Amino acid sequence: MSLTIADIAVPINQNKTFHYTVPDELIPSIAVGARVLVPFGARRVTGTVVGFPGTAVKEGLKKVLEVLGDPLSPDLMKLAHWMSDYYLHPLGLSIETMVPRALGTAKVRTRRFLQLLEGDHDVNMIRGPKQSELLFLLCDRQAIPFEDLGAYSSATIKALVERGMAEIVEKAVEKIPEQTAFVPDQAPELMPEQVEAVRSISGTMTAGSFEVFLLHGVTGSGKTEVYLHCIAALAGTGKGAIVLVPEIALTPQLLGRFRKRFGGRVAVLHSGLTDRERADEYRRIRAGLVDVAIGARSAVFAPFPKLGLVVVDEEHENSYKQDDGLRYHARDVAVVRAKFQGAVCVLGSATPSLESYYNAKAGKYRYVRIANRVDHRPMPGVSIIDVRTQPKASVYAPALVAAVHQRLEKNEQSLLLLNRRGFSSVLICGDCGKAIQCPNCSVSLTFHKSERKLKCHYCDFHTAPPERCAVCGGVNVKPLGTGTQKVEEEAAALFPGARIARMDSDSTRGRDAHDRLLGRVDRGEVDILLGTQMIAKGHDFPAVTLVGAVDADVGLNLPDFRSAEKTFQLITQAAGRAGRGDAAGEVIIQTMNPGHYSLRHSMTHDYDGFYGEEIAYRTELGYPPVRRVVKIEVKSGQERTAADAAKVARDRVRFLLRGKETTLLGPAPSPISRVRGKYRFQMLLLSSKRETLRMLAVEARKAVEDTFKNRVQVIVDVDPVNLM
DNA sequence: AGCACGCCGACT
DNA sequence: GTCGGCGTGCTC
Repeated sequence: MSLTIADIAVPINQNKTFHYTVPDELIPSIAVGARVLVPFGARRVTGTVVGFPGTAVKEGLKKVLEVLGDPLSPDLMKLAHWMSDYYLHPLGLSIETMVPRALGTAKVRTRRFLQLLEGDHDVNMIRGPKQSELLFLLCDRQAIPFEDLGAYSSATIKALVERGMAEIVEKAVEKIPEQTAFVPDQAPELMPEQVEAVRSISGTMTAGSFEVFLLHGVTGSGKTEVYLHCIAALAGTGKGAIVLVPEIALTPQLLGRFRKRFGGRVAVLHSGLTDRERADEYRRIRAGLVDVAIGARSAVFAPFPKLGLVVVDEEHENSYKQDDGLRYHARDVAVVRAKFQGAVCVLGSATPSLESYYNAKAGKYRYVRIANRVDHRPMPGVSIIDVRTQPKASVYAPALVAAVHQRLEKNEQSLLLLNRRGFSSVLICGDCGKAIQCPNCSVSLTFHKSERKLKCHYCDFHTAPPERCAVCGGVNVKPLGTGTQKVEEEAAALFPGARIARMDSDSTRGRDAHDRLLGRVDRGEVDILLGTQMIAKGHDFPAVTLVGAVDADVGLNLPDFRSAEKTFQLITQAAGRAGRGDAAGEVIIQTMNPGHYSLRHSMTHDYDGFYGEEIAYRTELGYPPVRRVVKIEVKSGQERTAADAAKVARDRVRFLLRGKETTLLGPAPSPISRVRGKYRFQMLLLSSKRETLRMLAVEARKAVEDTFKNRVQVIVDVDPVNLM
């Protein structure tokens, strides 16, 4: 194959690649997957070589300027192509999301060699003793790096090259992995169910074949220990493991366990790393200096030369879905990556996503259940309080208040779960009743009392509380509803003397604040922990024996077909926080929908019961996982333009839809119709055929782009998670 | 995605 | 008369 013309993907929003000539001196270091610096229009960009086409599209190609370091392996190139194709995102931009930003700058390090050419070399052709000495040396060593040629003058070297006996080549320098000795932590004894899980997973790993396991283990069943054992089973194979976690900031305990077990051969890819550090970790992994990489979403691209295992912990978490640019779902990419590299993928959860459980039932994934908690601790008792029958004066029902008092007396901890933004404080006008809105986004602003500021949760708009209502000019602007701060004040009044801490994204900005707070809870310096759903995730609270969900309904009323699933997961996960220590746990759920199946089944810890009802509903409406979805969103600064563009997309889809087993929902203004000053319209396409959805999305996007050029943005979201 | 080119408004 | 607004098109 001729390497003189390279086909290169560049990071532009277009589905095409570009041809460049490769100068002779770069040929030794270029290959498919190489990162290269190329002139592009008036600027220079970093591109990636995708092939060597042999013949050029046109005359007068520009030249590749440099070959940079850190090429993508064939496996990762295959993954890039797959993602670009599946998520309908340009290849160059897809590659860009796979690779740390700071990587682009490093030049490939090369050494020059003098290499012996094939053929019979007539010693009589040689002039001086120096030349024949060098020729003998070359015959012996085949290739000699230039730094070892100090004893020979450039004239001597040149003479051999001119006689066709040797040539000068450049070769990339490969790092040599260094081994470090490390004494691992003693692994604890496993329960029979864990042993069985490890046995079937590592058995498949040893066979070296691709397989996906759904590890369905109740909270407290020791899934992490299963992961650790499986990773340990890779030792000596030279294969790496990737562990994906939903939010790295929430899992310091998990990281600690991995570090203790695998020492310095663990790479942790967290959001606090600088670009440079991230690039360094990337290179360590690529060089084979790392056995395990732990991180959020993007760690699924960790460049292990050989991959044995990909773990997706809490696989049901929505944070695995990237919500801009390349809108990939890290769980799904993990499965595909494992498939491409002949690895095993383990999806772990106490509350599997409908998608994964559906796949397990269909036989696509192997299902492994851990039904018992470590040491056979009982599941907490769960009770539901119908808040409609309770006194309205307080957000806490008397039974919940009594339960908290009991914990205070016994010196045990309580965890009160407040549901996110539905609970936020809003300022309303006492005269016209309108909430104060964000000027850029169609949502109410939230009032943060401690800072005396109104903030938007969708853009970074913030302002002082206005004196007057913008709608009617009324001066009677006042808070409505129950923010976490207000709930905290009420708790302080109800439980005088109790040590109350609040944890939400505002009060615990940054890793340090978060860790400090969790530390205080662990040391028993907190009696009542109040917080949004982030407290339900990841962290173990051994002394917590009561979990109260103050308003379990909020999630149920969202315009999202997954709202019941999300509620079930949240309540079940929160319940799992209770009673992990020696004391038995109790869960109290306050709701206005006590009969709702997502609450009923979380009360009895009955995943299958929930799944049965939920899948029936999804089947009836043709929602995922029964069919697939693509969301098409159009955005414009002018409302009319956005609406018109949505109609163009709709008409194109309708025209192509005929005879297809496909449903079009919308277009309609997005549930949050304006964000950052852009009006948004969206439509959903549902079909059991991915190819149909793909064709419709591509055509609709093209129709809008042809009509509106750059005045309208079209966003295609394959397998959308966030429908807001 | 950038960046240049090109055709219409408010200024030294 | 220019400086610069951003709509349009192109980049091997």
